[in-house]
Amino acid sequence: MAKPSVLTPQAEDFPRWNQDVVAKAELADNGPVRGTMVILPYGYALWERMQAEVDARIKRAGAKNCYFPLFIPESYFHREAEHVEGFSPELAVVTHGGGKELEEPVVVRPTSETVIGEYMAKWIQSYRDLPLLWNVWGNVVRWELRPRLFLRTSEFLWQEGHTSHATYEDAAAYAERILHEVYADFMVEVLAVPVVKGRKTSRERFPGAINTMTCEAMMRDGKALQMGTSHELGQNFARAFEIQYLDASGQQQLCWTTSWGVSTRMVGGLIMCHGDDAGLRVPPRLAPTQVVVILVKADGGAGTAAERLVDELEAQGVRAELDARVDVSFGRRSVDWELKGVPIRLEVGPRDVAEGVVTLARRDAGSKQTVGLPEAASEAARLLETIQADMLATATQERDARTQEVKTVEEAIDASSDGWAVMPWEALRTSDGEARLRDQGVTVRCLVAADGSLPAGEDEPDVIAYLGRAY
RNA sequence: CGGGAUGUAGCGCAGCUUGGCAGCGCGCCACGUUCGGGACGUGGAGGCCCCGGGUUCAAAUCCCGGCAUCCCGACCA
Repeated sequence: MAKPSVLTPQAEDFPRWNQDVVAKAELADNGPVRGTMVILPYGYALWERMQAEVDARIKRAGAKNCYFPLFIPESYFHREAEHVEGFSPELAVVTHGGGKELEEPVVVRPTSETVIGEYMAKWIQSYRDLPLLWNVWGNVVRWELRPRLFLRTSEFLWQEGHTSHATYEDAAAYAERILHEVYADFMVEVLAVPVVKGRKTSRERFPGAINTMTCEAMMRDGKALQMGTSHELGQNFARAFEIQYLDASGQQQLCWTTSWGVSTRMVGGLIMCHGDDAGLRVPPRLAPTQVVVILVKADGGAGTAAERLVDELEAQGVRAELDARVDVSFGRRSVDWELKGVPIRLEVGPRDVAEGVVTLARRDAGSKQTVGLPEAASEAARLLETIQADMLATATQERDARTQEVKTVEEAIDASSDGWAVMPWEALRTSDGEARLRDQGVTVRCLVAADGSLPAGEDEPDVIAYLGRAY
């Protein structure tokens, strides 16, 4: 069904993520066109949960969902110089339509700043229309040189937010709010993936932005993954698309815009942050199925006990599922759910029912315990929160253990072999340090102020650079 | 575009050096015995050996020419 590379972009890093794990976990396959992907039902269920959680946070931040076209006239891209330069190499361009060559080619959107800018200009008249907070769920295409399933596919699904504001301060504050309250909150609280929030260096910045902020996560092999970004676009796009408003004193003003997005890349991040040799480990708040009740045998009233248990779990708000496939061997079914990373398995058989107990297995710790049948549902519900916290704590510990403070470029390269290095940005910025790191495949993941906040600029004193190898 | 490798059953691969019936593991189908952690036995289905040409009595195998894919680099959510 799928190749091993699906879940293990670097097979040697996760040696036992074999064909079996991939095929049965049913996550994704390589698509029919180079670099595209087919997302299979279980992988899509994970994405749907991500969408639901991210969308709720976006709405809490005040943005409204809308939709814009997949096709963008090529000329739109030429209105913002840096943007066209940044995206031209990876555009998919449609030259024919309806059997005829088009007068003007259209590109398949790699991101929608340009079309949305066009519409914002039409919609915004007055300062009373601001801020304008829009979000689009859709797909985009970037013809990458080296695609990698989930992490860098030619087509991917994502959410892109686009906002217009009256002032620089308002735009900057909103972009930062998205980073904290939508992205980092979701990643830490739901995905149980610890992230470093920082500022990108100018060379890593989004084409056309004046500032790019990022959430960087560490995968289990020590490499970094950019999980989501939020950009201040300044007035670059407002100028290019004439997004203006009349202020309270009757003066025409240019808007300040932002854009921000997270994608199906997060599915890859989830896998590579939490997956182990036995398959996926899905944190409870994300898990499409939080508890699976496995009916071992239908004898001795176990069938009705299992059904009742599922009802009790659902009554407590737990996403529960019954596995009553008694014609399939128990071991096989256990492994199936283990591969899928379902946080808790409750095993119910005649033996348990006779003793008034069930066996509870935790996927995260691999442990098993016996709990009384009457309190099994509430115990499982309580444990879900424990597991959520434990997974975050474990991931945080592993990341911190692989993060070293260093003083020299040599030490940074050494530390980056299996983790991150942290060192003063000043030392790199004022020397050829960054170039020497890049020669060794090590990049500046992000910049963070000494107190952990986001630096207002690259040349601020005491800024710390996070360095590492990245996917 | 530079460097390296690979195309053989649904998936993973052996066979190629030294030409001679198309193979193995997993998966799939049937029957039986099993069933509390990936069961076992017996039988079965499944092939454009990447494509085109050449050499030969005979080509998965040798030769020539294409195409595709993967890995390492440059680009990147």
